[in-house]
Amino acid sequence: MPELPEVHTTVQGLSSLLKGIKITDVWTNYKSNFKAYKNSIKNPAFFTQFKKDIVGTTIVDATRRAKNILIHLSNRRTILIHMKMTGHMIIGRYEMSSVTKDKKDPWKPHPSERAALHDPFNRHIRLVFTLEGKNPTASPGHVDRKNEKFHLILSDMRRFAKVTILETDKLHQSADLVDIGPEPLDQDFTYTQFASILGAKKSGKIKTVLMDQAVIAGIGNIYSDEMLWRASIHPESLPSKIPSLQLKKLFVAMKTVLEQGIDFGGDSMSDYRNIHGERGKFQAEHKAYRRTGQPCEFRGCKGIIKRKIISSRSGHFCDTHQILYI
DNA sequence: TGCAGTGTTGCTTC
DNA sequence: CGAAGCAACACTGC
Repeated sequence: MPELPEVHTTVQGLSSLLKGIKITDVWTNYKSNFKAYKNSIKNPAFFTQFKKDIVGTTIVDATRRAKNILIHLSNRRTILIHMKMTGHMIIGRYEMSSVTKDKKDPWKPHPSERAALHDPFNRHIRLVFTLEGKNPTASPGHVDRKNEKFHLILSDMRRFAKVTILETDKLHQSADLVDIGPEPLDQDFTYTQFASILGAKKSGKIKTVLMDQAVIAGIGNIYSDEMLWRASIHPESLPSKIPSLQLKKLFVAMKTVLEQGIDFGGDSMSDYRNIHGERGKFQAEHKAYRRTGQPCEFRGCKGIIKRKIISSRSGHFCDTHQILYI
């Protein structure tokens, strides 16, 4: 379920822990003929080239654009990872079991690794980068040899993730990133811009529009429900019909909810985990998402949270205090 | 037991 | 043209 706050948390971990670390190998068991994955490592020919491109390089930094993780390498190339529904990345020591070699997911955490890495949610390991350098996650008792091998893995139960490689200089012109809208947490992203983008939307419901990556980057199902609840706007409202006072509230709610998500280390209601394999805590702050049938907690409101499919996504809202503008 | 439901996105169909 | 629906995949919970 990684949305902006979850991807942000992961990227912050990668950036703070892996700068200057060398990539010495890469392994995957992804394989798919699905057209959308033609330019991804799920295509075996693409993976062969991918491996040549990255082995021997050093990680320069990691950044985020919308829900994409961007790992910049020393050879002016960038690995792009979109975790889609169930992907999450973890750093640690892993080993390939010889006994289970033929099984679907042969990699498992080293027995001495912390308990979080052994969580069943973290065991759908589809992609493994072997790294070399000082292991930044080594536990205090572990004797850290200077150039020990450790790993960056992608656990992805449903196998929806997309992994590709691009030239760093041309990154933002690439098909994967070129059509993405402004970053909601950018200081430069003002209410005036927000209002003009949404005001220009002639059709589409506000919840759907907020989740459209070409409109605003990084918002998904959970955070769209939460920001609309806080702004008292019904998710089926038409953006162009929302009065400016309420739209301003939405703009503020968008920033505060996303920042709150980051402050709580992301949302682990489902299987998101941070770079150490640990849960985030934002799920305890939900006011709408997956609270169907529970009393609305908006001050003074006596409503009950409803669930309704909106543009084939599950929307959660209170139809008492969230006003429908159409 | 079986099937509805799940965070995302892009392609197909209408 | 835009919008809706489904498919990619695997698992949980009712």
